[in-house]
Amino acid sequence: MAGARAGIRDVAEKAGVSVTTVSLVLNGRAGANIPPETQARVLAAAESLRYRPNSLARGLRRKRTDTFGLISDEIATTPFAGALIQGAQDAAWEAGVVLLIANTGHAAALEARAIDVMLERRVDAMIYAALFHQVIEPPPAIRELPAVLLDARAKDASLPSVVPDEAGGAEAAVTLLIRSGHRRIGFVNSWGDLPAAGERFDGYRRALTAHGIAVDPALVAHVDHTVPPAGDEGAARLLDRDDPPTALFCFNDRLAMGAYRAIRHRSLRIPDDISVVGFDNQEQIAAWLDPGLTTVQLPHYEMGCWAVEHLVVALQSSTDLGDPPVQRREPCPLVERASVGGAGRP
Amino acid sequence: MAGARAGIRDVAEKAGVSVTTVSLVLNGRAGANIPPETQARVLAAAESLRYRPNSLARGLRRKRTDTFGLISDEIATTPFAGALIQGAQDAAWEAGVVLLIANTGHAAALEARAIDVMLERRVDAMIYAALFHQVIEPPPAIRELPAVLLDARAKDASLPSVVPDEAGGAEAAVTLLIRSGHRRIGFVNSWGDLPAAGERFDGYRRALTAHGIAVDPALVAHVDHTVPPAGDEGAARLLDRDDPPTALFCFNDRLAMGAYRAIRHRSLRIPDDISVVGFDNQEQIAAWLDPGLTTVQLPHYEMGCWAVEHLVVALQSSTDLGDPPVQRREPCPLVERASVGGAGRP
DNA sequence: CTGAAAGCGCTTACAG
DNA sequence: CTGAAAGCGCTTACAG
Repeated sequence: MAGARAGIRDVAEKAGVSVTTVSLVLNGRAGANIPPETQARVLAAAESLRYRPNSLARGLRRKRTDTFGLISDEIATTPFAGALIQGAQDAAWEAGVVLLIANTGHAAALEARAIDVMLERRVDAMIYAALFHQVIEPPPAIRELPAVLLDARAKDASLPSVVPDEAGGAEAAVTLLIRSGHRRIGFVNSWGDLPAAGERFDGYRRALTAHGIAVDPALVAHVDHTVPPAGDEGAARLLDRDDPPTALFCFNDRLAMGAYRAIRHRSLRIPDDISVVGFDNQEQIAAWLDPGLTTVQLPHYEMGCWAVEHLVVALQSSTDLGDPPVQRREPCPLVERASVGGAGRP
Repeated sequence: MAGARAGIRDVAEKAGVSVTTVSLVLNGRAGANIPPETQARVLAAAESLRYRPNSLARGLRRKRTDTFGLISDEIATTPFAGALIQGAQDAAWEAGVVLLIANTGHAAALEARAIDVMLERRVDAMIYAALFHQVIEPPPAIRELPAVLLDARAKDASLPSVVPDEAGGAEAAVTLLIRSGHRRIGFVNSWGDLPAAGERFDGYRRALTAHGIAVDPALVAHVDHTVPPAGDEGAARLLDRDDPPTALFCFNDRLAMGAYRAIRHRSLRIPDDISVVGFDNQEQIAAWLDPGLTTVQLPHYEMGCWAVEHLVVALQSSTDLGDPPVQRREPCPLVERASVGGAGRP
């Protein structure tokens, strides 16, 4: 199929120079040493032979592959993986590096094999990604190379990491509600022991406190966010109080989807009678709800970029990734659509 | 960080044998030629030195890398990319091959560069993936290697390809509706010139015809499936007829989400008054709608598997990928949830 | 049964 | 300004 590929020797021959010269000009290290005409001849020869340098040989010699390994949870099961990988990919591309991706579902045995494969392939660095913000114990083998944690962080902060600024995002969401005139703001939160749940609550509290509003525990409902009726039920609990909230902040967009139903079911209108804000900005849901859901963006794309960029600079500065390892919080911007209005009921 | 890695020579030295022997036993090609004790010694030495063969050197020598390139559209923008990649990944893993993934958004220039990079890295084969079923003209450079098209096919069928069996999926969906007693089945279809739209309509017609039901053009609404109110409007058009359908088959799950709203808005209940079936099985939507949406699965995972498996056998049989290139249709299974009931209104 | 040696296709001191 | 040569770390005929 391929036919015999042209090698650097063929190019040298055709251009009438040594392979050294070819290598130099093709790698842009010719400088002023090699006359322009010679360089032109080399380029022309390479072009006409459709020469493609063998990156294996090059990597072997250079002892670097311009390849990063990316170990992640099962990407099929979450809509966020795409953005995360795309961000990493785009940044990698920009830097001339290629990504080797393995999806292990974080099964220890698979993971160990995946890391082995990556080490055998001599990746220059590793990225270890979770698919939702987690505090983890990364597999030790990962430390054989420069590594960063993505949407995850080590308990002891011993590895650089990037996670969403959950609290900041939540604070922005609730502040928007307050600015729109709401004072009684319900929070349908996850009952799970997740960084996201705890930190989003922190943001909720921070926003209220900053505006002199007391946190009313009766206004926060905890639900199992992994199961469909969660949003409906959480919202119902809040809406059916004697003094219901005029706005609902939901742990995520899927919960908001349930809240929409609960609200409609009570013949209330969004945003006239009640406002709602979600979290995640899950495009397929938030943009397709009616009215469009105002929500907070999870910065998967940006975190993906950051991870590879951090590694790239660490490698070229051959610094040891910064000491102490940077623990980055990526901002979560507000995405305004149509589900927030002025405080409805007096 | 890494320290000097052990090489094959170190292992040979430690085991007191030649590198030839080490290579042979580590690659399982020792056979009966090398006494078990020697083999054990080699294995032990490799283990204790944490020897990891350098796959660059190996690939260079062997002239194969056990790596496939996967060129795809922007994976961030679709929820299906994850499954597709995961399928390819899992099959690749199973076969001992690694995937190099590039997301080009199918921009010609980017794509050409991506293919170049993959050829330089000496991938053994290429997969070219679209993110919805398309008929395309693949970039010529892809043909330098064994290649298959994924969720896409060439006009002239000159490359192996795998796409969903859209018609079969639609037929199964509509047949379910008919078996449930429905005779007037509306179809909210896309008005786009997509293989999916045309073929799903074929399946719709096939199912009706097979059961002696005439296709009533008044029962199919064409909408712009890329914009939010599409589902609501398409469903409304059908529901507001004098003789409305008792069931709605929707081009996709997002449209079904709109149809749910239109139905609720008319105070009809699903599935008691009207049944609805979607297409895609977009987990985040279908499972979270109330009631859960019965829909048709798009087999992205399976298509991903098929693509790499096809390549793997083609490579090892060193056959030329089958002549003519196989054009596979991957089945689209029905996923039953709770949105289909018996024909409601007489 | 095992080893010495060539060679995969590059890059990089080093020499001139 | 340019080239001959060594070497990256493997695998694989080939010889014994």
